[in-house]
Amino acid sequence: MLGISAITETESRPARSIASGVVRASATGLAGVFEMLAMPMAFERNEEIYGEGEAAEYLYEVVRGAVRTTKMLADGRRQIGAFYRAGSFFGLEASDDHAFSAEAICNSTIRMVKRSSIVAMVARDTSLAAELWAATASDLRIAQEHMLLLGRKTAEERVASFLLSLAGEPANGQIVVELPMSRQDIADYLGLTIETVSRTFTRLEDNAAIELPSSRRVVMRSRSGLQRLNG
Amino acid sequence: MLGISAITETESRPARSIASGVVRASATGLAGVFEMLAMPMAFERNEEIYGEGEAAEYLYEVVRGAVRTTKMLADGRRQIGAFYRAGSFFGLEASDDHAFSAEAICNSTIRMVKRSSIVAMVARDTSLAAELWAATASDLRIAQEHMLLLGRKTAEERVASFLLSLAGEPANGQIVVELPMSRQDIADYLGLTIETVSRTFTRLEDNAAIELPSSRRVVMRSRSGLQRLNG
DNA sequence: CGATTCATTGACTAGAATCAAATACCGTGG
DNA sequence: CCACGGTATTTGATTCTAGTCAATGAATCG
Repeated sequence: MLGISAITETESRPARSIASGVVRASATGLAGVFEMLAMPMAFERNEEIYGEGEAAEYLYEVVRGAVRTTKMLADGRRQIGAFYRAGSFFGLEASDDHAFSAEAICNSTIRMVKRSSIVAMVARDTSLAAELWAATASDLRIAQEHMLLLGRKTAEERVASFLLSLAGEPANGQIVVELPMSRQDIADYLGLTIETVSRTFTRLEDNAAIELPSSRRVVMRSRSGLQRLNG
Repeated sequence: MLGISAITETESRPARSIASGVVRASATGLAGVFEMLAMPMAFERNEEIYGEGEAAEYLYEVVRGAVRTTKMLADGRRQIGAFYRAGSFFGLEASDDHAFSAEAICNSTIRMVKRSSIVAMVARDTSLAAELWAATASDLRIAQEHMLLLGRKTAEERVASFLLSLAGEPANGQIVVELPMSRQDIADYLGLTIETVSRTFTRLEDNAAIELPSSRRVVMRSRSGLQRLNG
């Protein structure tokens, strides 16, 4: 379940270990650092990666699978802050402990690098520092966009936004999206209940905007139709 | 209305100008950089500081007054992302353009520093890079906390959270909070309408949690009472 | 002062939540 | 392969919180 990764085939230049003090990473940036230094770990579905309030000792990268960050109120109400898919970094916190907890949505492989290692490398590598800042600022931008959704959009607009964000930016052909997360996760991400999410999916299907061959698979028939609902 | 500030009394070491290429700032960090390089500018109530989609050319610091960042939907629905008070930095975006617009809530003085200047200094000063990252990560944390509020809290909990966040962390004596922003601003920050904000203030007054000597002044009678509502 | 903007209050509505039940799905073991 | 139990999802009926529409009251600024 746990192993130290070797240098992958995408990193051609030999890199010395942390112990020797200097590691070249600028060639591949933050992703390169993770490739070199990460301990890839397997997490099972719904397994906690870190908890709210725990010391923020590592930075993380999703290699395979999907991750959610969550925050809970005392009575169990839950908000999902973001979903992270393969290639994304998360846990980028500058403060000493985590504001959210993070859990694997499905069986996933996560690379973890000690914050102290990253901080040490960032001190030597300006472009790496810029990349770390950019990654954090990108998370901030996504959070700000999500605040608009949570504060001002209707249920239908929220679900349409969500589907469009999963679809990426391809041409307007029929796009098939595989949902790794449950209806409860979607609801807690969009600030709705599972019933409202489910009803909204059904309504979008009735409007011919989407098709639902199964509950975890969405065919987007009318991208423009969804964009009209997006707000 | 516009002038280049001299080095202030808090920065004892003489610093050379940007033109000469090197500026020492680590003694006072990011705030020191702003003191040295900033053009302080006056903005009137409701004046735009930058617009959504504009190039993110500067970083900003509130010297006096208060600032809101906003995002609008096509039909005019508005979400306020954050309020910034004296001493706060904003506009910390790593991407090329602003995701939100920023406006002065009341007549305010804002220091602006070119992003390129900051980026140049950050490349030489590791601790400054760390501080810039920390400031961005702090904004991210606040945004994440706010997503929980917008997605999962009731109107009463939202208003209670808002008041507690303004009050800071003092002892539980009677705290008087001066609101620089309108009811509309509060509503757009909390994802509510002005009517609901107003009614909630009244209800809190009836519960003896607060007093409202005027619409812009809140006396917090029972901090614990508000905390119980906070969620 | 008078005009205008901002805030509060009231009556009613609508959209999403809640409560409840039925149906579909999935892995397991007979 | 199919029956079973458990979970996830969908659908239905009803409730309730916050929104909308409307009017009044208070504060602010020439």
